[in-house]
Amino acid sequence: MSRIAGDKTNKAGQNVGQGIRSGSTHSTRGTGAVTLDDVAKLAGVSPITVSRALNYPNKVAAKTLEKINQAIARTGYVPNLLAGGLASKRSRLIAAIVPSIANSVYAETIKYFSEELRGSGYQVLLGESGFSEEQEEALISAVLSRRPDGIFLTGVNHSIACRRLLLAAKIPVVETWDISPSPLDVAIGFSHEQIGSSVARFLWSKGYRRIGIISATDHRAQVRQRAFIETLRGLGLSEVAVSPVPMPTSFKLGRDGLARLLDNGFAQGAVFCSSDTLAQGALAEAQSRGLSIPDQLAIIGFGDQPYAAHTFPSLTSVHFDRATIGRKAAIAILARINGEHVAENVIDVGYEIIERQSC
Amino acid sequence: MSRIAGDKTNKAGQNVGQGIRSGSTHSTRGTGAVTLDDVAKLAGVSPITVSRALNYPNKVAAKTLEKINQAIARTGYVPNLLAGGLASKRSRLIAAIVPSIANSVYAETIKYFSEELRGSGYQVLLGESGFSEEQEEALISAVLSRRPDGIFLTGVNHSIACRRLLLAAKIPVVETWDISPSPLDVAIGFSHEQIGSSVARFLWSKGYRRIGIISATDHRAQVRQRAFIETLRGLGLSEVAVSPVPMPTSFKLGRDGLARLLDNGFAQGAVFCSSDTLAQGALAEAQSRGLSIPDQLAIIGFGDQPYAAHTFPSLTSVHFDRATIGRKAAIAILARINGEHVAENVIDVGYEIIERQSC
DNA sequence: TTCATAAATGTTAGCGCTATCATATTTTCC
DNA sequence: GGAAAATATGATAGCGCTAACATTTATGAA
Repeated sequence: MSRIAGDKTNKAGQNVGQGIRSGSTHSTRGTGAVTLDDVAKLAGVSPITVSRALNYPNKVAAKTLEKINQAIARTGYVPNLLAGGLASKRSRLIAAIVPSIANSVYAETIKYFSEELRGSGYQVLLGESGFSEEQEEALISAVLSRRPDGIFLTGVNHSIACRRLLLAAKIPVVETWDISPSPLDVAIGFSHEQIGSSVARFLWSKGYRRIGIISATDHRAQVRQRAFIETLRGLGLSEVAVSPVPMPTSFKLGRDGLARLLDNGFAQGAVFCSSDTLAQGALAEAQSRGLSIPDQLAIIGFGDQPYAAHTFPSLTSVHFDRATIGRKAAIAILARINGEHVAENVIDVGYEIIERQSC
Repeated sequence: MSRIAGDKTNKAGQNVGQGIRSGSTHSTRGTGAVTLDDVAKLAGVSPITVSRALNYPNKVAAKTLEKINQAIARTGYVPNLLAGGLASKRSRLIAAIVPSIANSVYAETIKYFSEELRGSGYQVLLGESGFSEEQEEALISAVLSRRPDGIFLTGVNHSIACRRLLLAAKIPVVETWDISPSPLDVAIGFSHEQIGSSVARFLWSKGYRRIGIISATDHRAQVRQRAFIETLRGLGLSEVAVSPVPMPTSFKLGRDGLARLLDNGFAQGAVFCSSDTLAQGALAEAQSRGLSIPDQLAIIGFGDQPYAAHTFPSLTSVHFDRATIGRKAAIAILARINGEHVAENVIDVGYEIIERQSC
């Protein structure tokens, strides 16, 4: 049964009107939509006062504000941010580019990022780069034509042309999910090298001596893998079984990745998966083969997705705070937009290995 | 090791230049960025010709086009779509509103939707309504101020104020994920009532006589639940064990939902979960209790996520084509924008019960 | 060659808003 | 009460682009 809501008032508490338009249309080119001028006429003030009422309400006398709000309600006026943005050079748009929107870890970050920005009147224009520098470049180019007031990027590796475009745009840039000694502007993330190394030492300290890795081919996963293998080598383990999988990772790739490892003789060891999705797939593969976890096979994931704590057996994983990355990215961009000095331009949000049943 | 890409050319094959600007800045208000006028001067043509070169290249002589492209490359010109949109009344922006971007089923649909639109030069402005009609209304209002050329909505239930806003905006609207006898404009989806009913008959025909449902409180899941229960009643099963869970669904809620059912004495039956995420959680809970699936407990999900085929045991689920919904929604919007007549304004993409091991 | 037609380019005038500066009105304080 | 300061409002011009119409140039048929 469809719930039909009653006549509503919008967030400003104004009645949603019927689009009354005072006078006749002005010219041949207009759309016939209600404009700020129409509101001004109806309220008996000048257009600029209506503009101020909308953008800086505390600069307008209470009485005037009320008249204007009534006129807005009666006309059903919807501001035109294309015109506003053109005139003010502030689009109130922030671009965000992630490798994949269907991947919930990125989507989650963007969710918090958007939420934080919404309060300040900004909207987020989302783009998907598909883990490719070329696509990222095309996307940034396309997105810059909307004149965003800031831009959120994933990772710290961008083509030279990208960096040039961003520099020329003269807008705040936040790079996320990684840190770099020399960010374009601000970087918020964690060290993938440290994580690879930490996981290696963690497995070693738990007594595992047969160790494998199922890892995606994307840049950041590769950095973790390299540090992981290097650290194990340093600890005396020369051979690490590697099972590479393409992007984007999936449950199936996790199953296949582990199957390959096991079929090549890997046994009685621990496996580091470059995402929780892969780890979950590996878990399923192990179960389908009747392997007992963690006794016959230990698994550690990456990302600590909400479900990691609730799989059976529960999944040991590397946790990092996506909400914090999203929020801090928003705060940093807002600060930069408002011309505030941002003290730290590299924010390491850290990470943590969450030990559960699978390892 | 960071891979630093070499000097690139952008998609139009132009060298990305250094932002050369001919002459001095024009006025006190400009940003100093390269404008179409700068390009025109450098190319020795009028601004409108540059505009045409960008928007209707086949209306411009090949030689002129080349001169202009060179000028664009040398100046590093990035068009301003705020100005272009204002002048032409075409923002080349399509708004999309989904209940949750972190939910991969919606994200996937949007991915295909965006891909289809990108080819025609449109970008997607994504908003998250959080399963609330009020939020949807605020979001639509905010989004309309960007003057999108079309809008993608999830579901067919919208507040009266929403409908009024959309009507006043006079833009194509596509409602998705559901069908309705009276869509605002075009609806692309499937019948949730039919699905609830089909799943009920499916379980009945498989011989299950103890039947439960773990279902979210969102509108569409409720429609499925109602039809599910009604149909079973029609078949002679008066009692269906119901375990409601809040939105958004999660792995943990699936576990908890099943735990509640089992703790209340439900046994030796089949459970319909309103999402695959819930089903996966239920699977974990059953396994943690040592229940054999499907012998002691059968589970059927909804959504047929990519992993459903690969869990252990694999998950029976209701499949529907998210790619088709996304693509057809894009195609319908494009057709409407181009003023083409859209023959069917209600497109039922159907669904299918995919039988696997869990049921 | 000459006129009709098509193709290419240009001129003009906004799109709907806001920055900037100017002016009017109110408040403050001695 | 009156000058100075603060507050509120308005007039003007223009943000960077494109629609609409006008004009010029190329192409072809008679």
